[in-house]
Amino acid sequence: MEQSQATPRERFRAQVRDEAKTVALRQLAEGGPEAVSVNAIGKALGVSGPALYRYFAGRDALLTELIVDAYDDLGAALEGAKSVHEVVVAYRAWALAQPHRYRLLFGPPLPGYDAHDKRLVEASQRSMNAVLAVVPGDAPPPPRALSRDLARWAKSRGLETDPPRALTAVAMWTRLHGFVSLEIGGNFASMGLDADGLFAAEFS
Amino acid sequence: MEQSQATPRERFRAQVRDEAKTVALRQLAEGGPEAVSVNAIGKALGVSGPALYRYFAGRDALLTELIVDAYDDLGAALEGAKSVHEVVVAYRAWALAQPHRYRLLFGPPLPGYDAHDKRLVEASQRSMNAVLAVVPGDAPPPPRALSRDLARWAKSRGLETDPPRALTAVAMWTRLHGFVSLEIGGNFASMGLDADGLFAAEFS
DNA sequence: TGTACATCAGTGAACGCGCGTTCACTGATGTAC
DNA sequence: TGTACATCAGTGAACGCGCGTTCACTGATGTAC
Repeated sequence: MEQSQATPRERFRAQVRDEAKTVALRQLAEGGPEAVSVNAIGKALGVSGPALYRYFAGRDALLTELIVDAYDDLGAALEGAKSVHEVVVAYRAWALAQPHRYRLLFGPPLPGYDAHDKRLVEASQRSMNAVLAVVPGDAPPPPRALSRDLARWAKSRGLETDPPRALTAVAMWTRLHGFVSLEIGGNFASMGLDADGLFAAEFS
Repeated sequence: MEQSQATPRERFRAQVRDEAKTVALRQLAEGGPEAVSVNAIGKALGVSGPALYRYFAGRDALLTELIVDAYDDLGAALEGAKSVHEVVVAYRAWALAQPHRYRLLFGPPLPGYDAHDKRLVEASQRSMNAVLAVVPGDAPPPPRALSRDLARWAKSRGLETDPPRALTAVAMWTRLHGFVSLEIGGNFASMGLDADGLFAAEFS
């Protein structure tokens, strides 16, 4: 913690930034990504809209921070898991607890938002690593071309894994994302199906 | 075809409606659901914005038509399939060919759009029936509570199926949706993975 | 400790843009006798 | 076939709203001597 070295002004700035992000998350939860509005945040903080330009370069920068935070948060939630079952449960729990943030990460691209920030790639690694850490490595080796791509992918991210394990992790993630995004969308509920029961049946 | 009975005026109306929907689909493809704009459609058709209120009750009605059309189209694309493999391939192909329409069906809710039209439920049945038609029925029976819900669901939709088969269909759909939505989102591409190879490995 | 100065948070007006929807109205097309 | 009328597509102005961002400026806070 170098917070003790922060000047009062710096601490004040950090606090206002945090408050702005909190309001932005509320807007996100209530109206989706399009509802995140600089002017509205200002109003919620009792401040004019343009005032926030002292704290964020613009709306895009704010959104980037929300995304990076969400990746970090998800990564942290998964890192404790010691088995496939634990990681799968933790992933679902995180997504259900904050569906709007989950959508920010894995939903459709935000209209008008340019997702070309390096920090996004870095932040997204953490959760994938958590999945890789628990996945079994006893799957049959994938076809040659796919193995090559998987090895290349792992290497470029500094991961120590082999193609079978990587493929298993990707497949796991695919299934998880399918289930979670349908559950978040209310698709199971509209079929009268109990999502807990379904989850248990599909991810035993 | 009762089109021969249509008056010139009726045919004209139908044509303008079609043109408006075509423009709306283009907006959807280029800017997402939020970009579908009554005024902009009018401009594209060389007509004032309010003129379209002769053809649609409002923006919501237009969106409802787009969704119902998309459900129908997906259903039609799946109905020809004679095996699990065929239905899986057809599903992915449809989604990849028109990702914007796929998102309209299974993506996050449209901000401000009220999805309480009965036609939506009806239209969504068709594609699920196509999956049910090809799925094997040799899975072990699901737990009691889940079986009850699945049976209830099938019955409420007038489907003739048993719980194991229904669960297999839902699980299949879950995996498919997971894969397809990640592929559409560019998540595999950003990992340097070939989606065709992955698909073959996961849905052999 | 007091004073001169620099830093910086915040303001309010403005720009240019877009949206869905309503309303009174014009003018063309179709219908009935 | 001609005329009177009803139907209906489309217009343009208006309402009220929101957005991101820029700009010149005020006034308070912190800093250096």
